[in-house]
Amino acid sequence: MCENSNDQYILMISTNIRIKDIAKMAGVSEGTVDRVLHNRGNVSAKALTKVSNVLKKIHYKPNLIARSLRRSKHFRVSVVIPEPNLDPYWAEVNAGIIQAIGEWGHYGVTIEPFFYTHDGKLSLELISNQALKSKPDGMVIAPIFYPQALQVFSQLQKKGIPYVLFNTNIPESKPLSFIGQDLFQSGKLAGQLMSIGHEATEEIVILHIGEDVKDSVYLIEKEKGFKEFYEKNIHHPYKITSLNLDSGEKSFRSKIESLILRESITGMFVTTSKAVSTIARILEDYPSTSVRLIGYDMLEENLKHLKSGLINFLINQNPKRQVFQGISHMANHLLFKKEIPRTELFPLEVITQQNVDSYIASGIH
Amino acid sequence: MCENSNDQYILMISTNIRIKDIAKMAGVSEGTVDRVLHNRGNVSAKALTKVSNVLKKIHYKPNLIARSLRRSKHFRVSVVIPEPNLDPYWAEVNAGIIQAIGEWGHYGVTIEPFFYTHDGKLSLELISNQALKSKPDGMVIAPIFYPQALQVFSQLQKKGIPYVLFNTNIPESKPLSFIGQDLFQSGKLAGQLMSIGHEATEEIVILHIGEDVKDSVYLIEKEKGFKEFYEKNIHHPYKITSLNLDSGEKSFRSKIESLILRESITGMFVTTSKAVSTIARILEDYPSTSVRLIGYDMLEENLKHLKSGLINFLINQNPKRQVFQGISHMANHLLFKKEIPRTELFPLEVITQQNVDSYIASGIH
DNA sequence: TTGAAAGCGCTAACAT
DNA sequence: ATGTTAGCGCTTTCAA
Repeated sequence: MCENSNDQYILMISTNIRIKDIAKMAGVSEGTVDRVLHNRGNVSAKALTKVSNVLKKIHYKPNLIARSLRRSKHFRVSVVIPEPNLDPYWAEVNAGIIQAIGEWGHYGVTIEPFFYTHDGKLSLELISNQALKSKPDGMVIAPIFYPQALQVFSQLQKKGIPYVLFNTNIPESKPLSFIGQDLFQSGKLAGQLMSIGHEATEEIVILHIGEDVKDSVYLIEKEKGFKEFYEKNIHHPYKITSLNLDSGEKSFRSKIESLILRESITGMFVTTSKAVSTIARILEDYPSTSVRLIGYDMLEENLKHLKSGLINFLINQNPKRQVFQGISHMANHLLFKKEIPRTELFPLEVITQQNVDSYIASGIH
Repeated sequence: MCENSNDQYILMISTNIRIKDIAKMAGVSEGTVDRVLHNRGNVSAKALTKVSNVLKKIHYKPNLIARSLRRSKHFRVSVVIPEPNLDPYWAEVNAGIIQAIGEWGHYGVTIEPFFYTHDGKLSLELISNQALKSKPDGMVIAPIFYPQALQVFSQLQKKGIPYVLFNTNIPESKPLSFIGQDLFQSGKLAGQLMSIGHEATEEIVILHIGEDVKDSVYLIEKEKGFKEFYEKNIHHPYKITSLNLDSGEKSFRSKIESLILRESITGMFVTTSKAVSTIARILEDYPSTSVRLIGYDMLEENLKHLKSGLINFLINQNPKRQVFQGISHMANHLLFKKEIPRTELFPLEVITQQNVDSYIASGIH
């Protein structure tokens, strides 16, 4: 029989000590205690020891609500992401920003989004500079173009503006925090999902579809992970090829069709989120073939094809929650001076026909 | 080409209107505005219209920080769950409580856990009464025993103490909020996972393993969902049987072994979280058989068997996050008078060998 | 170096 | 019915 453990928490009843109490106990003023707590100097050695001794005895937990009311500054956070009108993935991210505006508005945090494209007057660098002009208290950035991003970080560091990255990590920039996923592991997961229940020969194509070859640096991680899974775990014959395509080019559709018509293809893994629907649309015209199709993210069109069964699995990168979390971290940092994690890797969520609605219903929580 | 949409948010820059401002605009005192905002009566028709007119024009967002600082009551929340020492599932829940203590302690919310067992002096009813004696400001409860729970709710209603349910819903009790999962859909998901890649005849056993037959009411939902998936989607031959077992009984192991030895069994779906490891341990001794094994929750032993490949899928019920969310809802209700959702259904998370670590790393967020 | 005190925005008790 | 005010706990300015 196991004993009941109702007793062990009795000690946890909070003591609720205020600065005023500490001051009284140490025989100094509130101001002095505050100066000690924040190492702000101008404290005599004698006062310091008196206060320190009290602090050693009790466990002081500052009241974060009072602290932030006092600060009651109107914080402004700029969020810099690729133009949402050009890609539903970034439209999702933008939806996350809107949610954050609603949530953090209550706490006096204003969030201003800025959108960039690859080139010219709306480049990451120029848009970021525009964002900087309004002198925000913090920035949350999805830095998908490496060299331009470096310029931005050096600006931010010079001005002492804290920043949080999401989606794409650039560790050497030493951000306050990074929120994203382990892409290599994400590829391994795709590999596992592709192989479930397969025992005969498999022929698989990995498709990187998009305009910017630059992104491939990150997409390649997914490919590597996928291949590693097969190497280490699959003992029946298989063949994996990978292709870089631009859905804009004329020969795109015919290239895909010729793949399908070879009919030996058993699976396709599409590493970019909106492209998996492009493939699904083509597969739709070949109902007799059975290709296991795996892609990324709960974009509207992807959901349609997932529900109809054309797409078998989506791995959710949670674009909405990534920004939301990034903004929340920044807000907690500014508002409450809370400690925030240096990196936060999101779980690799598997979305199927049967759990997709549960994900839609639960939204961000 | 798509136009850039950087402009559309300029209006969103917060206006930050205080009660004082509204009072000035309406030509009344702050007290009157507050009375109107909270429908506290004692307001003349004339004053009411003046204030209402102003409120219609502007969008007043109360400063939640100031509000809660003012209240600055020391709230106490009791959490009532089954004894964690008896089942690793409830140990997980308990871990969620500990996290919540850390998180909400900063805001002056004290959380006191209470543990019950099925019978006698530690029953749900008696333990809840004990919790009530300390006159908490709110309660968060996992009411797994129906009739006893009803007693508790009537007590709570009589005393006007708000309560949030999680894990098991009892809608007729009209809780402030319920946090849990759609168990029927959870069963359907298990069905899908079981069937992936299978095209030959399947023979599947659904196992409900535990001491309390009472729980079965809910486990049956999972079974129904599972069967419904097969009925609607599977067109090759299959056979599904279901069994109620108690792992304590002597013949337990031999019953399972005889199932395995029949060798026609292709899959097992275990509806209770800790039992899937019991099955995995038995399967371990029959390495030549290949049974697809699906269970629930990221309990330590389950993770071991998932990683080794004995368990193929776990559906995560997220016990930790369920309590955490329940407590957070209660705290937000007490502290900030925030609106909280009547029911919150968690996503049905699919955990596999390849994404399990990403879930472990991400914890609660 | 230290203490005293104002005030963040909201609420409720109290006075009118 | 309405206005005034104290004060939640913390931070920071100002005066000593």
